[in-house]
Amino acid sequence: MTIREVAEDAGVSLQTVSRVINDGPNVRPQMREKVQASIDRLGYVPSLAAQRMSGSRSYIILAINDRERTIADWRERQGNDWVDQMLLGGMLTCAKHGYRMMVELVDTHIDHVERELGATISALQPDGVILTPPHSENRQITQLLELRNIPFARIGSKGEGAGIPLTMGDENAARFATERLIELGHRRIGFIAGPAQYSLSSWRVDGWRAAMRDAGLRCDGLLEAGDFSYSSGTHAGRALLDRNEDLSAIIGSNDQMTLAALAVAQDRGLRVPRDLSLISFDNTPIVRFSQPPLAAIDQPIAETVSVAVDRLIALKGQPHEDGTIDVAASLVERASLGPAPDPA
Amino acid sequence: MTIREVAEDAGVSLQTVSRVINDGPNVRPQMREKVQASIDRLGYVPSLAAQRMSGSRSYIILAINDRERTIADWRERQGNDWVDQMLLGGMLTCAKHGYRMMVELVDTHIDHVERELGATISALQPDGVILTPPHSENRQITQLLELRNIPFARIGSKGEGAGIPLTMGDENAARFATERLIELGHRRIGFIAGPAQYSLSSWRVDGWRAAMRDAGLRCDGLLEAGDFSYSSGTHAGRALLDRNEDLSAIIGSNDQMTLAALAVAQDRGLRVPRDLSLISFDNTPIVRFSQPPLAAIDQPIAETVSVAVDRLIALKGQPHEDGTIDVAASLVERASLGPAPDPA
DNA sequence: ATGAAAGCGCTAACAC
DNA sequence: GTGTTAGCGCTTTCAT
Repeated sequence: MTIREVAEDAGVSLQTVSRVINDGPNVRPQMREKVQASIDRLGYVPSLAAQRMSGSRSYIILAINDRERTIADWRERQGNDWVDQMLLGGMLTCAKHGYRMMVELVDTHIDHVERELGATISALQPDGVILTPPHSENRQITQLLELRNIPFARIGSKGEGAGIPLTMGDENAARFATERLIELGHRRIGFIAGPAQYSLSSWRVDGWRAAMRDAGLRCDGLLEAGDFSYSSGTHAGRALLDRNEDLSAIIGSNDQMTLAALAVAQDRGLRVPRDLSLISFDNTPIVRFSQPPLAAIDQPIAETVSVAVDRLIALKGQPHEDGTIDVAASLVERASLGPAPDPA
Repeated sequence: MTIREVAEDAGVSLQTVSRVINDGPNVRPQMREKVQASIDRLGYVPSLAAQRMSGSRSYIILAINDRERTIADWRERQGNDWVDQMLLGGMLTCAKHGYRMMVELVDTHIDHVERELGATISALQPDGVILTPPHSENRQITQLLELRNIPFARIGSKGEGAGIPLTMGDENAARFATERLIELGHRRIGFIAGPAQYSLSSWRVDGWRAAMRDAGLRCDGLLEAGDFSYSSGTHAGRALLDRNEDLSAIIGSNDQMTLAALAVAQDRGLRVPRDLSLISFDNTPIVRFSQPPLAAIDQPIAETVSVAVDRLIALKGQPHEDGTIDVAASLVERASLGPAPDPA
C-alpha cells in the first residue's frame, strides 16, 4: 500500500493524496472526501520512514532516562513506576497527535554522552526530546540538542536557556507538606534532602524552609541530605533522630529514603505516627504497603510528560517563551501522618 | 552527516561505505579500516529512515501489549512491572544488535484489531513483533502478521502455527509449587486458576493436577477460577475456604488474586502461614510488602523477551523450527509458605 | 574488490 | 486547486 496506489484508486495525483494526509490547504472538500474514502477503503497508512525521508517530520518523540538508575530500578523490582508513568502520559498523548514515543537510556556521568546521544538522534531524528532528571540539566546534552536544533523539554529544570522547562511543583509541594505538619501541631520537622546534582532537591528544601520560617520555626539541625538510596535514608534518619530529641516529623525527598527513615524510627521503638509523622516524595506503589502506609507527595509524572509532548508538538520547533511550566503535585495523606505528640 | 560525506572523506564510493556499515563482503580489510576511521571521526550514524526506505531492515522490534489492561495497571499504580521487565529484557537485547524496541498498546476484544495493528505495522514496518498474552493467541493478530510476513514471537503460547512460541514454564512451575507444599505436609491444596482465554491458565492447572495426582491426592472441590482481578480472587478464596474445612494451602495464578485470598483468610481469623500457606504467580513488587510477604513463582519476563528478540533477529525471517522455547520460572520462598498445620 | 545507477515512498517547491 | 518535478539517504542491482 503506497501513496501511489491510493492516488490511482482515487484518480488524483500523489500530491493531492499527500495534502489530504497532512491536512494541507488547497484541496476541495469534495476531492478530500474522495481521497479519504480511497485511503480508508485500501487501509492505507503512510510509511513513517518515507515521511521522514522526504524532509518532513519523523513523528517520533524521544524520552530519555538515566541508564544506570533506570536499569537498577528494573532489576531490583522495587516497584518504582517512573517509566510506566512516563509511558502513560507520553504514549497516549503522542498517539493523540499521530506521534510515537520511544524510550532511550543514556548514561549521565560518562564522557560519551555526546556520542551516545548523538548517535541516537542521528539514527532516529526525533521531532522532540524529553529530558528527565538528572539529564535535564546536563549541559552536554542540552547543548547538543540546541546545536542540532531538536526541540526538547526539560523536566525538573527551571533555567532559562533552550528547551521547555517543566517542574512538578517541588517547592510548593514541600511547603504544603510542611504546612500540613505544622497544622497538625508539629514544630520540629526534619527534612531529608536529595542529592545536590538534582535542582529539585534544593527547591524542596526551599519550600520546607519557607514554611518553617513563615511559622516562626527554626530549621537548625533539621536538615540532612541523602542520595535517594535506601541506605542514605537510613543514615539521614539516624542523624536526624540522634540530633533532635524533640523531632516529631520527617519529610523525605523520595520514597526509598523515607521508608528507610521509617525503619530507623521503628527500630528505636518510635511508633508512627504517634511519636513521629512521615511524609514522603514520589508516591511510588510501595508506600501504600509499608506499615503504616506513607503519606506522600504524588509526582504528576504522567501529566507532566503529557504536557511536555503537547508543547513539543504544538511548538513545531519555535522557541518556547512562556517560562517554566509547573504541574502541581498533591499530598496523598496516609496513616504515617498524624498530630504531633503532646509536649509531655 | 550523510553517507556521502563519509564517502568523500574516505575517498571511496557510497557503496563501499555502505558495505562497511553493514559488514558486507568484498571489502579489503585495509579499505574497511580507512572507512571505519572516517565514520568514527565524523561521528556518522546511518539514518534509520533511510535504511528502511532503501528496502532493508527497519531495525525496529515492536512489543505489543493489551491496551486496556496495561493502561489500567499504569493508572492504578499497583506496582505491576510487566512492561518494565519487558523493556529491561527487550531494550537491552535490541541494543546489543543495533535494534530499537518500540512498545505499542493494542485492544484485544474489539473488531478493529486488524485495522489498529495493521496501521501500526504499515507505519513502523518493524522487523519483528513480540506478542504477549492474550494477544499471543489472537488469530486475527497472528494471521495478520503471517500474511504480512512479519516475523513474530508469541509469549505464553504453545500452538504450532507461525511465530516463535515461548512459555515461562507454567506447568512445571505450578507442579513445583504444589510439590513444595506437599513436601511441607500439605494435603488439601486449593488452586485459583486464571481466566480461560489465557492458555497459561490451564497449563498451570495441569501442573497442579499432575503434582496432586502423583502424590495420590484428590483435587475435588479445590479448583476455582478468577479473571486475574483482586475481586475475583476474593470470590475464589471465599469459595475455596467455604467448601474445604481442611484446606491448608492455596496457589493463586497471579498476585492480585492471591493477595485477595490472603485478605479473605485473615478476615476469617486464619493465620498465614500457620493455618494456611499461600503461593502466588508473577512475583510483582508488591508481594514482598504484604503481611506476610507472599511466596511466588517468579515470571522470567525480561529473559523471555530477551530470548524472543534474539530469536527474531537471528532468524531474519526464516521460519522457526525448534518448537516451543521454555524459559523456566522459579519459586521465591517467602513467609506465606510454611509447614501444614498438625491434623489436630 | 569497487563503483555507478536506479529506486524505495513520500513531501517540498514549483508550475499550471 | 491540482499536477509535475526533484530529491531526502540509503541499499539494491548490475557493471567493471
